Amino acid sequence: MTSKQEFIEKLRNSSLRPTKQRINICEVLFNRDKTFHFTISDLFNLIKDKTGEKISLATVYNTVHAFHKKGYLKEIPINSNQTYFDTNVTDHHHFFDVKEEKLIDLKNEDVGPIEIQKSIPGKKIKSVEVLVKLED
Amino acid sequence: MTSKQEFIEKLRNSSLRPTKQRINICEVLFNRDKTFHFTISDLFNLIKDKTGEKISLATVYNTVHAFHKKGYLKEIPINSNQTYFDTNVTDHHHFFDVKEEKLIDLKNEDVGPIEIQKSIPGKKIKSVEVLVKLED
DNA sequence: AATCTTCTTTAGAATAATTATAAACAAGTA
DNA sequence: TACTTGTTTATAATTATTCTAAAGAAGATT
Repeated sequence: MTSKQEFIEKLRNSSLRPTKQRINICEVLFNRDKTFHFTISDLFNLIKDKTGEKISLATVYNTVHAFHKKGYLKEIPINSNQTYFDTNVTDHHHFFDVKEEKLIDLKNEDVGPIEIQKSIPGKKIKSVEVLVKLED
Repeated sequence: MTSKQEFIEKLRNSSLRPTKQRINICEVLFNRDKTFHFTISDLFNLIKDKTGEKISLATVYNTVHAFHKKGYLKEIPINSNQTYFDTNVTDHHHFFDVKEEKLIDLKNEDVGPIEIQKSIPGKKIKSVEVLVKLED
């Protein structure tokens, strides 16, 4: 459980002004035990439910993008009509249950080491992500 | 080089009527040496250039979806504003050059074996795909 | 505290990818 | 040929996301 005060400091340290909206979003996103997968629209609705106050959709987009840029959120590479984000920014992989459109975490130790034996001149590897699609 | 006649048979065997548009799309997509990564909009423009005739955008969508459903095209899981497809439907992985928004094939032997040490009851693995993001 | 600058929020408009619609048309079949 | 069914088409509708510009809030300066 992170206190409001701690979020304020974290925001300041990232040169993001600690506005009421950003603090609320922090509380909804980061005061959790388990990792959280969400779309912007999930988050938008959740904020209304949890805090009783509505934050403009544009602000939700702005904030999620800001947090993503600062490395507090990770974008999950799946094809869906909406973009999924993850509060777990450590290196890890995903199951995607195609039928139920549901994401499930794979701990890094659930996946053996991945060796990439090819390289592209002038480019370096930024991330290696595995998506395991599941069917019935 | 596959002949028009062969495409017609393949379409019939998939219970897709061999229309002029579908045959043209087959020729643009599948008469290639190398694997081909594309978005709908890429394909739409390419058809105009290669065949001189314009196929309605809706038809391009319909056809790509039909081919995908039949297993002749693979959808590549990356987050982009557009959906990418691949004519190589075998198991393989991708580099994605984030800056240039370009996909590069990784042969299966370029990536070491991937062990998944977790399973979800009632579900089986449909595919395992690795996306390696590249930066400068 | 008052002022000033800069950043942020906001509603709504704009954009862009994709899907839906329904009429015209072409393919397969009897 | 006539009939049925599947396909194409232009266009409208939908949906996710980004842009815009004005109002508001935060931080710094006096």
